[in-house]
Amino acid sequence: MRRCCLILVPSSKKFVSHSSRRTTACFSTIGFDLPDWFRNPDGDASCAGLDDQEDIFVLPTELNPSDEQSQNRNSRPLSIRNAFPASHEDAEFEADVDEVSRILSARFASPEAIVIAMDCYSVRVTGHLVDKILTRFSNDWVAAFGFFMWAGTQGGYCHCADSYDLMVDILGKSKQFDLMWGLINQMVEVGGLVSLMTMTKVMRRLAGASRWTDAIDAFHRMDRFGVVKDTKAMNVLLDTLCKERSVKRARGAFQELRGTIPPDESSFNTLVHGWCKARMLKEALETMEEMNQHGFSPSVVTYTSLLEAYCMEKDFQTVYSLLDEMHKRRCPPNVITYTIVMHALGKAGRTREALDMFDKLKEDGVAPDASFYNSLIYILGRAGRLEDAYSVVEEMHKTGIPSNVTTFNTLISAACDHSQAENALKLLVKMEEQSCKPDIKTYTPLLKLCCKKQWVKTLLFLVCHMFRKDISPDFSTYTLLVSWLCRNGKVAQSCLFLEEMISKGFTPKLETFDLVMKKLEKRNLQIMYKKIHMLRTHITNLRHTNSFQ
DNA sequence: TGAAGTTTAA
Repeated sequence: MRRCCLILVPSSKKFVSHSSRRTTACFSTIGFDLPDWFRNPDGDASCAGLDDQEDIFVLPTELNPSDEQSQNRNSRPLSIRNAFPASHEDAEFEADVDEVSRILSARFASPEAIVIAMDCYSVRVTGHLVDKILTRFSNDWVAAFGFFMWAGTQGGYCHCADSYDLMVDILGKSKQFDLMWGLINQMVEVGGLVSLMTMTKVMRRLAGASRWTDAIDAFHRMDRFGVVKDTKAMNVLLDTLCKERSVKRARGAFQELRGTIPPDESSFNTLVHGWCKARMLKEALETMEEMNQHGFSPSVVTYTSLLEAYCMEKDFQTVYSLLDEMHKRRCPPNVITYTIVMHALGKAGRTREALDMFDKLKEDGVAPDASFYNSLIYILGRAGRLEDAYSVVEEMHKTGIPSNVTTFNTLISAACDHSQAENALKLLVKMEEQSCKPDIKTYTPLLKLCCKKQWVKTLLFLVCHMFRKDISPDFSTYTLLVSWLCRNGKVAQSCLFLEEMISKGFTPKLETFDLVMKKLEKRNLQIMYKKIHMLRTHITNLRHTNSFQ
């Protein structure tokens, strides 16, 4: 097979020979630690020797836009400049961000160690800098909290309520609940910084960690921090419990609270939605009845939740009759209702009926929005009708609805599913051109495709691209990287991602450990095997301890 | 994310 370079610069061969150095530079300017094999993929015997034959940084010929076979000859060639536009906003600010990132990337044992280390540097602390660093290190609570504490001691600067809320959320996400409560107390001491926004994060993170009782307790204690326990606050609690897999606890809390806090339409709709998502239709209908008794008739929100439940059951007959009922009751379906029904029909393989919903929406005089179009694009992509999907994007633009990150993600995912890597990468570049910030879901299908095609260096290039955009892999992306690299004969890289995953506070599945260890054993890589085995034991012990807490 | 909807790894 003829091959050419992924990043199409005038002299592709030159780029191939310098690719690793260039990519390394991307990392070093923002201060991330690069594994040794990445700095020097061909020269380091200790790592390179572990892997199969080194691939070169190339993709198959179909990816060359200058090629005769190229699908879109009018598009601009992909280039390193397009992929990494330099920011000229504020050089000093960027330099400070890079400096702090570089310091924080060294693995510190505790936030206190970071406070000590940071004191050797002169960085001008501003709210903007704090937010940027906290966002970048949102999956690394030690780094984020160490920096946050240090920044708080800098003269002429005080954390604002939003920065506190961001830090509370990071600690909650990492299950550092004692530290999180400590910070809440500090917010109270500083003076009235705790808001319903703060408590919302607290309740959601507690419930997300299956600490539902603690979430309910947090609600009860809210007024001690100066936050009023009103209907809005109660609705947050109910919604949190419903969304975090405990609609029964939500009902319990509602029954307990409704004597003192008057429920509104949202309170009931939240519960109805909770039951519907849990596929407990009987309870949903009972709550609707109760809602009626309180003088609230079902709204389009209530009906839409119910419709979604019937969609999940694939009971489209009931779905159609409910849509009729909505019209008759002068509570007509809106764009959200139509999105749900169309999406469910499309997913069930009933593409024709799904597309009919687009006509129904138009007949009703309902204006489609970005989410509706995105869903339509998804259905067309799934049905292999990519050209039609691109036409929908054009229609969106004509209607004045700009594509958003989900539009791009859906298109990229569809292109990857149909092995159209060139189009997928072009879409990534187009996102940058349109200042549409990618997220983790942008990269996942691309990474998956790279793994499938064994384009390991392209994959690492994309990982680098992600870091520059402040997008760090989540649990599932790490799992994907570790297992795919391992299966594709890149066991050394796989181990490095596994270690990094653990250092970021993620707990890999035991199957992930076993997969890596099996490969290491097969290759007789004893030192690395022992290291991973130790990590596995450590994780198993931690799980054991936690299960008794 | 957060009273209802859109992308996603086996």
